[in-house]
Parts: sequence; structure tokens; C-alpha cells
Amino acid sequence: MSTIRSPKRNGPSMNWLRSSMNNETGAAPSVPVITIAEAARHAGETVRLNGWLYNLRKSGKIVFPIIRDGSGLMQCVAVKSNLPEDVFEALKGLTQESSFTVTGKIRAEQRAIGGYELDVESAAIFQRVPEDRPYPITPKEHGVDFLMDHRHLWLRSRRQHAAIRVRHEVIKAIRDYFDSHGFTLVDTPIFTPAACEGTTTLFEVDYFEDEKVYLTQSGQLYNEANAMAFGNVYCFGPTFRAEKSKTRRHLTEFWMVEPEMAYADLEDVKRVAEELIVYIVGRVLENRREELKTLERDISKLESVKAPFPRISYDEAVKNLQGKGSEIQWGGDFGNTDETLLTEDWDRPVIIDRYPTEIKGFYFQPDAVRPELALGVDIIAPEGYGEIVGGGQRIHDLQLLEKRLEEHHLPREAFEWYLDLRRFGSVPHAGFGMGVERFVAWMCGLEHVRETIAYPRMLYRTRP
RNA sequence: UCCUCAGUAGCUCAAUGGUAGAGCAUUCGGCUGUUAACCGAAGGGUUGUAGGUUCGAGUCCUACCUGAGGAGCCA
Repeated sequence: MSTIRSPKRNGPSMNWLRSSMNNETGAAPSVPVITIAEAARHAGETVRLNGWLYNLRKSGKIVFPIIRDGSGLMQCVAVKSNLPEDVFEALKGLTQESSFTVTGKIRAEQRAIGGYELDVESAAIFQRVPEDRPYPITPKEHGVDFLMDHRHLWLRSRRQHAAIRVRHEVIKAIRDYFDSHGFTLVDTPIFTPAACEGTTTLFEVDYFEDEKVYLTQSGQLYNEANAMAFGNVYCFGPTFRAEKSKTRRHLTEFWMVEPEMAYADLEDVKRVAEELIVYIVGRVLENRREELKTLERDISKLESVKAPFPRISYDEAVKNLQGKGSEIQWGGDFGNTDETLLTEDWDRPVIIDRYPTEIKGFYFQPDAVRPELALGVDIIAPEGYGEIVGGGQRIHDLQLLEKRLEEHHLPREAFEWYLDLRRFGSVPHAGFGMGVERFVAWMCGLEHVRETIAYPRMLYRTRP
């Protein structure tokens, strides 16, 4: 028996959604509800799919609704002569992104997207998108502004879906790496009383009466305290930078993982960061091939990401750039074009270390032989994706750190707790930060980091 | 913050200073294997806003608004 039925209430009931024990949708009681991702395992079986209309093609007495359920796409085939009139007409009149459920037999079909097809036996429309206000994102081209204004709907598109799934894999790989290498997750506060580094701008927040706090721009200082408590730690959360940066590599709110290790030095940072990157890329290649294909990513560019990465010093990098016509002088920081030039000689990320002290934060340990250099390291991703890792070895000597605070005109009182770490069992320690969105943009081969997070926050965009 | 570019139908874009156009989307009709399906028809406009030049402005000028790309800064 097949029926078309409107929902009795405004919202879905759990019975309607999940239970196969009721016959409200007209399906036989034993029909299992599956996802499209599972379809291959159910070839030849009669199943039910819950989803939304991705696209519909019709040809007189046969219609091909493509259903989208969040796990994939599946072409359905509804033939007029095999279905009750009301079911066929309802399917034929479906509008884009209308929610509906279909029951039918799964069949291998080369012509269909995903290689499988469902022969419709019954269907129920949950909500039909009205034609006087159709779904705004049509299967044609759209501009960035329009799509960003409809980000809450844009996420239903295949490319966006793929990028977010790659992000999920990257994040899971990051956590798996640290969790299996003896690191303890110790998350650091989002509300902070002062800047971690004096330089970058911070978002100010009213914190009850007359008190100001700031959204964190790095968990590093707290990480150092946590490393002295737990040995190897990492924090992983959102980070906020009130910089008026307006480029394809910047968000005002982004996610960063920051490991910190006690009894560790610059070499440990380079080794761990390299191992981490290789591990994540491997996981993405292993588990997200389909998504990379959807994104039309050149996979060979990721397959070449293997250890060891080239390691060069800041000195060498400057010489290299000057040889390529860059106007950089020793003592200056690399611009975006410089970063791209530096990576073009290799097929994998480049590790650059020992930067001039002046262009690095106050907390970097100076090089033992050349104290004008800081034991900091950046890792630049290939293909122009820029700096994905920044870190280094921290100052462990109390007197030197006090001197640096003074030189950077930082308020001593605010850093007393930080100085305590050098008073009570100070040890050499090091760590780094890695930005998730840039990493995901690199994996996906995306033009802009805004597509690597569900709801990007940028200089002039905070909605939806 | 600075530099450059753009803003015309719901969307993507046309239109020598001289009658506002197409494709997609929507509606109606046709089609039993479509792949951003196709074929026929219809409805849909304060050309970002405010001034100015001109017989006449979507088009030229000024200011502002919105967005995009880049620079600096950063992950």
C-alpha cells in the first residue's frame, strides 16, 4: 500500500523519522531506514531513505528525483504506470530541497550518480518548498556574496559538504595523533585578562561591572603552565584575532591546535610538527578520497607530502628569495609572495627556522651561538597556502624573560604567574600552533579559507 | 587602514549617451532513461543610494553604501 500524507503536526516526531515499526509513510513495517552511504550494502533490498530533493528531472511518465540525505546522493526512479496516481504526481511536483521519504528497491545502475538507484515503491512528502519562494541556490553558478549570505543553505551543496567532511577528518586526525603520542588535552581559556603577545589586536569583551576581558588569540602561555604540570599537552579550540586582514587566508575566528612539550627544544618541535602533518595528510588521503574527488583536488600534490621536509634557515631563505628577485632584506618578515616563492622548489612543506629576534614574540629562546636569532620555526605549506605552523623554543631563564618583558613594554604584573613557571622548576620547553582552516584549505585545494568552516567570521562578515 | 575592481529581474550576466535583454529559477503545456535533461509559452525591473552634467544617463562626473581581490599583519 502506498500513500502520500502530510505531517499531522508542525514538526517531525521521532516515530516518523526513525521508526520502521509504524506504517505512517506507507512502508511495510519491516523496511529498514538506511543512509545513502550504506546503499551499496543493501543492493537488491527494499529500504527507506529520508532526505531532501537535490534535483529532479522528468520526462512525461517517468521522473528521476535525486534525493540528498547528508551522507550522499541517490537517484530515484518513479514510473507512472507502477505507482498510484497521487504518489507519482506528488513526486513529479517536488520542488528543490523539499523534504521527503521514499521506499523502494536498491539496484546497481551505472548511469546513476553513485552507481546505485532506487526504484520507488512509495513516498511521503514531509514539507514541499512553496513555488512562490523557491530554494535560492539553484544548480547553476552563483556569486560569493550571494552564497555567503546563504551560508546556512550553501552547506547543503556537494562541494561545501566535501570540505566540511575533510575538516572533520583533519580535526579527528589531529586529536588521534596527540592522544596516541602521550599528549594530554588541557584546554586553555577563551576569556583572557590580557594579550598573550603585545602586538596583535584583541577583541574586547565587557565582563560584568567595569571589567574588560579579551578573546584569546593563543593558548600558548597557559599551555606552558600546563606542560610544567602534565609534560606533553595540547589545547584545541577557537582563536580570535581582531586584525583587519582582508585576504583569502584570514578569518577573525579560527581553530588552532597548540601542543607544548616540557624538556623539549626546537628540534623536537620540527620533528613533531612534521610527523603530525604527514599523519594528517595520510588520514585525509585514506578516508576522504571521495570528497577530494568532488573538490577536484589534484591528489598527487598531497601524495608527495612525506618526511623529511626540506629544512632551511631564515638566512638561507632570505638568500634564496633575493636570488629569485624578491626585495626582502635580512631582518624583514616574509610576505605572501615570498612564502609562495620559497615553497615552489619542493613538492612538500618547507621548514624555516632561526628568525631575527626583532620580528618574533618576546618569549622565544635565543640561539646559543647567535643570540640575534630566535629559536622559532614556521612551516609553509606548498601551492601558496602559506604558513600553517608557527612555533619554537620558549625562554626558560627567569632573568632573560624579565628583560624581554621590559623591552616589549609589557605590564609586569599581568605576567607574574607566567614568570612563576621560571621560578619553580623551569625547564627547556617548546611548542607550536597549527591553524586548522589553512590546513583544510590546502587539503581541499580551496581558493579561500572561508569554505573550510561552517560559519566563517571575517572582517566584514558575521552573518549568518 | 591603504590600493584596485564591481553593483542591472530571485540567481549569473548582456545592453556605441538614444524603446531594459538573455540563460537559469518559477508557473502552464509536451516528452518512459534523464545526467546542471530537452522543446514550446507566460509572469517577473525605482539599473546600490543621493546629487550633478546633458535635449536625453544603466552608460559620463562627485560623494556615500555594499561586496570582491590584493597589500600590510598573522595561523
